[in-house]
Amino acid sequence: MEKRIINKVVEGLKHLYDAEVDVKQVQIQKTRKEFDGDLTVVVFPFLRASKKSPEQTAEDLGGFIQSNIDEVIAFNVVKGFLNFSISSDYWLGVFNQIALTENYGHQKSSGKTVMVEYCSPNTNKPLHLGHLRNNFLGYSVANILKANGHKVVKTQIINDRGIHICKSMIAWQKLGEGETPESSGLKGDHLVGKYYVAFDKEYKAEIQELIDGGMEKAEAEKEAPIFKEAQVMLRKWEDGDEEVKALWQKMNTWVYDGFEVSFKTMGVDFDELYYESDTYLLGKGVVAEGLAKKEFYQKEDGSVWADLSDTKLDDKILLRSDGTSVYMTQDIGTAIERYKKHEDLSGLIYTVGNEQNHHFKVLFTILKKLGYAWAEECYHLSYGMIELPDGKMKSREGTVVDADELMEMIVADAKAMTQERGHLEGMSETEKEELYSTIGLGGLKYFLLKVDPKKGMIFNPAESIDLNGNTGPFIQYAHARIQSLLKKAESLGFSKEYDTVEMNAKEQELIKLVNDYPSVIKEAGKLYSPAIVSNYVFDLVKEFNNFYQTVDILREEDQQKLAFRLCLSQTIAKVIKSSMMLLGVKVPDKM
RNA sequence: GGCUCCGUAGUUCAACUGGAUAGAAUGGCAGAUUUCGGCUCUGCUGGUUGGGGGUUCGAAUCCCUCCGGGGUCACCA
Repeated sequence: MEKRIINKVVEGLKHLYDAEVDVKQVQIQKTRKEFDGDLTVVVFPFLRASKKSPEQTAEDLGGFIQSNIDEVIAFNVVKGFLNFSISSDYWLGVFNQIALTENYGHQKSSGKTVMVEYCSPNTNKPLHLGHLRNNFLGYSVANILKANGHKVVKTQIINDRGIHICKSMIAWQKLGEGETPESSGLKGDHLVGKYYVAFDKEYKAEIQELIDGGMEKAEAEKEAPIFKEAQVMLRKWEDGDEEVKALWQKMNTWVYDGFEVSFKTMGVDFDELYYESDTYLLGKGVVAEGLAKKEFYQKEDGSVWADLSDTKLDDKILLRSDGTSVYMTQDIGTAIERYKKHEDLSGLIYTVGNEQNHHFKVLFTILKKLGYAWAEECYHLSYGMIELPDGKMKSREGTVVDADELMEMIVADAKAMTQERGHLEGMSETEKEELYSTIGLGGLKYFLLKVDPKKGMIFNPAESIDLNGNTGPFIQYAHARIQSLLKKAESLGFSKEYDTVEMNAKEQELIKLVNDYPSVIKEAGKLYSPAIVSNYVFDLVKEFNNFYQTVDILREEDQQKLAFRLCLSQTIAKVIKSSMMLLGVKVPDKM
């Protein structure tokens, strides 16, 4: 319908004023609620062509379009805004079509493959609140891209080597007394994290000791014995020392087992894993090639740099003077590797916090410099930091929120809340437990995803599982209630078949919203933003609650209307469920 | 210091990417309903969009400047 109106606007301008206007100049939008009508055209851009006042231009154009499109039954003009009303028959037709559509809103296959990287943890400590936002975001964006018809490869690169791992290792070796996940009952990643903390404690104590002995702080930080031991261990690892490698392997395995449990709770998964220990040498060859092609330059000390002055970025080091690589080198190599491995790849999404905005800008610039055209398709899905209501989350100050603990806590809260007022009769214990986690984790996910990824946000755990407001459980509740309604209708023997029906304003409003769903999916895909989906589904639910409250369904006497309302409710439930699936949030039938 | 992102009701977030009188939620106040399933629904309250200037039919949105806050700029990862 939008397209038809746009075309008629162009035609009308030609007919009325003999003016040539490009289709792109026609702005069409949904009519705001406070005005009459369904669709609105802004006429200001055409004033030059019409040489008339905005009101007159709109009147002319409105008349032309009403008489040329049957479904346009009325128009009105407010200032320079031309509002059209579309017949309710048209909307009913739209709805009937939607009700029949399988997988409504999902786009046809694009033939494209997109890779989404998210999570990418270090293996020296457990996951925290920031990782939750990262995982939920990456997973949801992957779903959204699938709904846009793309093939998606979910991946993560595991940071399994480096000085930070050695810190945990050395501390465990010195203080661990052979402690294992089995012997301690600790989850593997938490056990390793415990020794990372132990390292830090010991390290600080040693620094203090050296300072007390009269050493400068900066020097003490380098000279602390435990730190030196970690460095020695890293060198041994790089030299392939068997004992070190074995310890490294053992502790990493503990961590992976722990992560696996966390991922399962979060409801995320991956198609392809990369390990930094395999990839950290990648990219050196490419840098050498780039140097030969004079894309990069070498300093006298032998270090290799990329000159980025033409893009207003500082020069970036790619190889140290001793020939070893830096993070950037590895990222260059890994990106190229991924494109080699997946011939049909056309997009690489990096879900990484906004503290690395600069890094990715540089990475993409260098890839372009090296002549990889696909660098244009790479995207840094950057997200802001999460703060807690009572202050910032800083690992240094020990206010990090552990992901496992948080999820456990929120599910426990959901349990308490649901037991108090839930409809749990007839559910088995396992079904109940599943429901608690659906509500708790659903609330958590929804809360973290409803905010524009780019922005920082304040996370309020209590609010996230509130049954009121813009929350996951509020939406889940609406879905459960519709299911209950449909079930009741079925048991009463009501039909969902109707021929034709006269709609009221609320029903028409709902159809218009449902009709937006496909464009919401497209928009969310284009902007890589689950927030667009959550805002949409919240609006839909609010509108439905309004309808549910004010319009009789099962008590309606007109069988046609009753059937239509059931069908409408059912379709809305489907859209709610589908939207929430895009966010990675389950919706229960009972709660 | 250079670069960069941000600043919107008391609070948490929106605003179709330059469109109408800046909207929701929450909080507070007043009411409706007591069921198809409860915390559902309606109304009221609340704003100099950080300040100032500019661009134009039109600015929260674009440009400049100042104020305030984050991030980044390592032969770290």
